[in-house]
Amino acid sequence: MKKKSIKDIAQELGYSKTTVSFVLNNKGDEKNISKKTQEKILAYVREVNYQPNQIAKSLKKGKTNTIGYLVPDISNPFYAKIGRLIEDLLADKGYHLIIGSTDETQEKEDLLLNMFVNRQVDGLILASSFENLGMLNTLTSQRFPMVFFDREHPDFLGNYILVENKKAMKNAVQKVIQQGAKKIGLLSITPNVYSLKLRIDGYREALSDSNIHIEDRLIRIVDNNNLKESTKAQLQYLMEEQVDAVVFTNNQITAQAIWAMNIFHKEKIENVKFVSFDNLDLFDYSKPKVTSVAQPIEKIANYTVDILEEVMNEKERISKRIVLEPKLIERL
Amino acid sequence: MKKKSIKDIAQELGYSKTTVSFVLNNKGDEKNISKKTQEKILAYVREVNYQPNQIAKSLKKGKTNTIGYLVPDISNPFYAKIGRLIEDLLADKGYHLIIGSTDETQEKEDLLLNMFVNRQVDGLILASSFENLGMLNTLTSQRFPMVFFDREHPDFLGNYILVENKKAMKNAVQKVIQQGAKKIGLLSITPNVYSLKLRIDGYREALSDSNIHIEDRLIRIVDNNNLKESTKAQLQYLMEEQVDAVVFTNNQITAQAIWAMNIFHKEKIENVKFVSFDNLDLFDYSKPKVTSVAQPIEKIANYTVDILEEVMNEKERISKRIVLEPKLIERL
DNA sequence: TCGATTTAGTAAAACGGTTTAGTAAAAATA
DNA sequence: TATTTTTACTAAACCGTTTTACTAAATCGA
Repeated sequence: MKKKSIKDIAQELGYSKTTVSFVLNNKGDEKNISKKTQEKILAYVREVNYQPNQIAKSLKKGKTNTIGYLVPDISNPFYAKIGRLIEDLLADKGYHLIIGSTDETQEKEDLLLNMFVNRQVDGLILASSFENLGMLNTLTSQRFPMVFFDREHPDFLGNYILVENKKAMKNAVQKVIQQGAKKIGLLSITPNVYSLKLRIDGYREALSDSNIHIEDRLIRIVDNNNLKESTKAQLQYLMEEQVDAVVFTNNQITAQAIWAMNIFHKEKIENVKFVSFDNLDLFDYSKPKVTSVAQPIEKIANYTVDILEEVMNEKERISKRIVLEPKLIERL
Repeated sequence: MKKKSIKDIAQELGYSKTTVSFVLNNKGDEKNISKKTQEKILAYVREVNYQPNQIAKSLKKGKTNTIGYLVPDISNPFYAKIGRLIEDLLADKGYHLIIGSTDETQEKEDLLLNMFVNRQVDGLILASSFENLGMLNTLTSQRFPMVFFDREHPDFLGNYILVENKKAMKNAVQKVIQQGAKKIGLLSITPNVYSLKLRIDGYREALSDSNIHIEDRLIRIVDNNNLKESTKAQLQYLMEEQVDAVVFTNNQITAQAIWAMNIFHKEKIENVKFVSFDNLDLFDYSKPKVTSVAQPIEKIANYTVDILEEVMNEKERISKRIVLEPKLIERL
């Protein structure tokens, strides 16, 4: 039994497609369809459980009620949680989420971006790697509704929901310095991402403000494609260097490092302090102690959706930049 | 500047829509379009960066290349990880994922199911709560391509990718019994979900096989809407009951309970053993020790996608049931 | 009672592609 | 040279909606 279309309904009831469509869209009164007819159509529609084809609707209306959610990795708890919040907020407004993970590569990002646009998503929410601005500039010039979060690029003007990366990181690192840390290492994934670079800058500023010499060899980059092994190896290096604190630019590395510390460097676990960007519940009790910068994910989700809605409704171009205050959670 | 359509391209080049469409779909040779024309069209298309409207394509072809991914909560690491794996596998085949979180409620599930179907997804991957089979039965009778994972229902015949819930849980619980645990509590979210019930059954069987009296008051249900507080409260109860082991039916509760133990019951932490369904990295080092049943998520993702593809291609109805062996990770 | 208005609907175009069923001209064959 | 085949292309229908522009009949107002 094939799915019924408006045409079928109309034929079976002896009305025109137009009439049926009007009734289904609650325009019956406005369009002078008699009460009797309206009821007849609605009853029948209910009886046969007619379901409108959204694709056809989208084609005609030029609106899909779909939003693209493009992040480095949807299974990263940070992006997963924000994704979930956004999903719920958008669902209330009748939108749904189509997802894409970029693995921080421009290739995948461009591929997905193209895919989203071809699928006529009504808007995009992105944590872009900003490796190459080409595609994003094109979309901007077409006034494609986009809101960026978590990541930024100094040469790209768009709608941003961010936190004060540099300042927050600096603050956090200063705390462990105040506690006596002198030799402080840092682990980060690709520093080509500007927001991560800012976090590293925050670390640098904290050290130099306290007259601690910055040793570049203590700034280690882990391989994003092999996070577990690579974090283990780089942490090993820092442990051999006898650092008394390690700073991490995101929560995934921190979680991996906590794991590695507990498995391979148990003896040093009380003598090392961690500093993490992004919080995780487990930091509340895990060793080493982790001082973390907690991003306000509910607020991020709320603002992102709000601004996206604004952008989709406005005809003029707007570029808002909202910088939220992250919360410093000291565990010393 | 509005987006160009095939019609525009055709007009600007002096060909018909048909010709342009043939060339764009690599049917130029087959359809006897001259090399010269093909090159001209392709060059122009590249020049103006023409992007086909997938919605129009989908409408005509009756295929959207979109798969719905319906789970209790996309931000649950288990579903997020499997989602990511599935995303990648499907991307290779030209499909993309649209997501929905049900919060284990039938209302949301039905709403999302309807939404997915109206949006003409080509198939569905679901961890259903199976509270009510109505909608699922309807879809089955329409031969809508669906693959179920993680959750099952005894009265529903469909394609399943599962693990041996009862047996695996029984096994795991037996390990802690062998280690001397005598009073064993259990924490679960809604036991209306059959797969969770099976896990609880496994716990029951392990106890009765070892002649341990099953005390129903030691089986506590936590409120899914308030996981953190509820887990804390129920754990508190079990601690007051002086249990020497606690069994959890999924990883989210286990993680919350570890948190609560570390914050509120530190003194008992060495004297209690945990048993968790689903593994987490942090179980490798966290206290209390956690013996866990690790689901083979790569295999689950692979099979799910494989079977879904089969179902989408076959015309006859197939109902496969694949039961995978989970890995028991003993940490005693 | 006659023209104007309202009521209750409909036909057809449009959205942007794909596909079927063609056609006219050129080339090949007899 | 006449017929057939091949080449190169196109008109129009179609997918399932929405929407514009229309009409015929009924009702209203003076």
